[in-house]
Amino acid sequence: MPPPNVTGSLHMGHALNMTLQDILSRYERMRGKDVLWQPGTDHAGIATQMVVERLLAKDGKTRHDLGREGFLERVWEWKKESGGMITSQLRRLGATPDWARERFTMDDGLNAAVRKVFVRLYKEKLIYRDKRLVNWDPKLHTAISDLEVEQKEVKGHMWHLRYPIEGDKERFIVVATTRPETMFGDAAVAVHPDDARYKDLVGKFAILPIVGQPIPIIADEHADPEKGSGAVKITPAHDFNDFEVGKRHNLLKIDVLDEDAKMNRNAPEEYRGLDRYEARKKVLAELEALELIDKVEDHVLQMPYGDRSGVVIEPMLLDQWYVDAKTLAAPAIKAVEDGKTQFIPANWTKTYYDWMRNIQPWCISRQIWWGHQIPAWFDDKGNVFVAETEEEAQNEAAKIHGHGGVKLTRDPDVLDTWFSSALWPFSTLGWPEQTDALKRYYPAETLVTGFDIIFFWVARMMMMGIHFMGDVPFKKVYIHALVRDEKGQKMSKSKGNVIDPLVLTDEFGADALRFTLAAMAAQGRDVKLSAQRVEHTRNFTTKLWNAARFCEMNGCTLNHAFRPEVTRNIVNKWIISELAALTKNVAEALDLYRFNDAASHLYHFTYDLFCDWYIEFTKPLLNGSDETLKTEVRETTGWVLDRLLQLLNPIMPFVTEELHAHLLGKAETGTDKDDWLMTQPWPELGDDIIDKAAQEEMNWVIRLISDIRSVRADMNVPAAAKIKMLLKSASPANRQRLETYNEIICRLARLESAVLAEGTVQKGSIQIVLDEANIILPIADVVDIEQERVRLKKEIDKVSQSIEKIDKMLSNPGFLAKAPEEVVEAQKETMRDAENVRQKLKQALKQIEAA
RNA sequence: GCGCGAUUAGCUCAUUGGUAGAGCACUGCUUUGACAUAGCAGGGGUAGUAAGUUCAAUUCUUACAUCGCGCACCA
Repeated sequence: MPPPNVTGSLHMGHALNMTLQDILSRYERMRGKDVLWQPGTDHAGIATQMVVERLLAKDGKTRHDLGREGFLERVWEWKKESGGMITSQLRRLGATPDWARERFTMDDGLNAAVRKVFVRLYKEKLIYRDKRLVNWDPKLHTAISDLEVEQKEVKGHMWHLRYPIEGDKERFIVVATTRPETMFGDAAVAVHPDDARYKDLVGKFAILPIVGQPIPIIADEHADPEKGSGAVKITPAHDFNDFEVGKRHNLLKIDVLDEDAKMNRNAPEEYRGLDRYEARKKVLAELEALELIDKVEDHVLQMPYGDRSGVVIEPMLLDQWYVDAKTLAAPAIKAVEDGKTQFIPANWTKTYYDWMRNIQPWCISRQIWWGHQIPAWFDDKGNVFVAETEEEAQNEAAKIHGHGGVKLTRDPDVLDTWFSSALWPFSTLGWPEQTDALKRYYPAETLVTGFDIIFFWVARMMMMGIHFMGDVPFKKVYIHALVRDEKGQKMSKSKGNVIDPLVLTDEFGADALRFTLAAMAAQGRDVKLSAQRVEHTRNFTTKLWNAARFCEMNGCTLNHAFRPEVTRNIVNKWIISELAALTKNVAEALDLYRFNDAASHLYHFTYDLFCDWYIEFTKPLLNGSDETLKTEVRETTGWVLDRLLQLLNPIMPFVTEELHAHLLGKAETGTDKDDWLMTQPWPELGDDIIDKAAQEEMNWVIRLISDIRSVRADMNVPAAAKIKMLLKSASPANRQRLETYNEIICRLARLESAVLAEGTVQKGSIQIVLDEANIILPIADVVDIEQERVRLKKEIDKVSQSIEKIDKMLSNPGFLAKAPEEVVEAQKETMRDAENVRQKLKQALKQIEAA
């Protein structure tokens, strides 16, 4: 289970994610597998800290009022009260993870795993401390990783500023910038080495306006002659590109902003303490007064925003801890290349590769309090000692200092939450202890998650899992889509189009929501959900409920001794065959993570085969006098319904469990686990139970009834009118069938009688062609003959069209020569049948016209 | 700019190198004793455009168009 945020409440994305996992878990348990579905939550460092700080703010307090210790106590208190919300919501959905094994990323064991991993990676030089530009969140006062920064398009301006040239009062170099307030941190002006406009200026100095500081004009490929003015100011301490330029030219890195993104002491005195945007206004006003603004253009630019704070992120030059992600990524890439871990659908593999191959050092330190505090201690000389405990750090320090009792200060920062989440596949199983669980359940079979956290989580679990366990954390990663609203819009609070899964559950039942989500979870497509869809699925559960009630009323209970293979009646053999096919289809679909296919097979069987045909077929049998047959029908019905409930159970656990109890003759689900559907083994129905002859026989009956119904409707025969039907030139098998199923046919086609007939067709009869036979409905008195003429002509047209098509194909020598024989043969047969049908239809038309 | 996906019935989406399917919606009929949250029947598609491969293309290839998403760049 991708551990949801401890601060979170269940949204539709969780509902989809958890439903799919629960379906798989329940299905695999039924198949006798030893299933571990690991539940838990992560501690969501920044989010949780924000939640608790907001609570404190209500009392007019800040975390600093409480101190670190006090604040953490307060967070734990909050966790105890409110941290279980999402897991209790999951229970309402019917999720069945191993609740007894529930973990939290701040648990003691997981804490130990984090310390161990940190120390080991540090010793392996895969974690290091570095002063680089980081994404600084000026609101939350912490560094964040690249992934936590969202680029948003913003309308801004491009200011063209004139920097005077030293020693030449007449000349200026125009630099274009979107951030004039960072000019106090400028270390150079760069132009492209080949840019003729500026060639003579390279090596000279520009005078930084307002402060009068000379800065070098340098040649660097970074400057694009096409962009802006072709000359660009270089601010190494506040821009990622400029930082690289600065490194190449050994420029000063002057930072001008403090942790609140206010101007610091490197800015001129009158600017100090001004917010970055106020400073911008002041700089521009001053430059305007100095006539140093060449021009201002409107400009659309991408601005970095913190995904939690929503404020503009500031690149800042700071000491932070980093993971050497590039080194760890190499084997994680290879594992996927080698197929040890497989993405489903496979196209996500490319996304994974792209990111992993271009991976940047991962900044893991966060300047907050809630989280795993970094196990690193500093002495007052700036030495750092990384160890799992302070005692060990002391020992390390003693070695350097030559004596014990060195005064050490622990790094106050905590680790990125995803650092601990990355260990989830093994830390939850007890690592670093070599537990039985670890041996039994690592690596996991399947991870089910959304594509939006491939980078955040999947990639990092792969890196850590391979590094510490020597094997991938999971063999398959099933990536599901996003849940959107019915118009395809992403659900968001600000748009107000959020559908709450729990509201839907209350209204239509968890089963309906689960089935809907499964039915819509087609691979590679987003789920467009509406309450209406869930309502329709609720209708489906009602249908199932009513069908089961009918069965119950007719004494169709579940007999455990029932043996499907010894049924004698063809109707029963037929539904058993169809059930066997369904079982196979559902299993195949779930094996391939094709939840929508599984759902649609179940839907089709329930409505069309079981309710509309089988139950209707057996009504006359149950009302008949053949007691042996009645018993067989009752037992078959009870058994088929129960198997159907079982196949539905992983998707719709609640209603199926209850109906199963009814089949056992109980009013409700009892406490005896052996009675529970969810503990029954997945039905094993081999191909040998599929009776092709029975299927063919019942299909003929179905087609016969459907054809008659269709013509009745076409010809406006009143629904209540019982008519006669004659079957002409039928094969011996079909003559027999007409007799065997006479009652069923009469009942379902609303016939007065259905008998065999030969010889001349009565004048004014309606004729239907069914394979080799003619169905004759002598109803001249009820229908308009002209209407029948039109109907027959339409039928003939239809057949002729397809004959023409096939004829074209068959007269193509290339087709006959190159197409596989069976395809040619199949076409020829279709042709023969179609011509046969057309012949009979033409004859029928002739008879009508003669009449 | 790079990459991914989509484009099929009014809507939401399946599908297959061999005459295109479902659900919903729609239309007509039916309150028959499990169910009107239902049943029966029906209409509705040149599968985004263009070219190519093939005996055969909705399916494979290429280009284009439109829409969506991700990544990168942006002085």
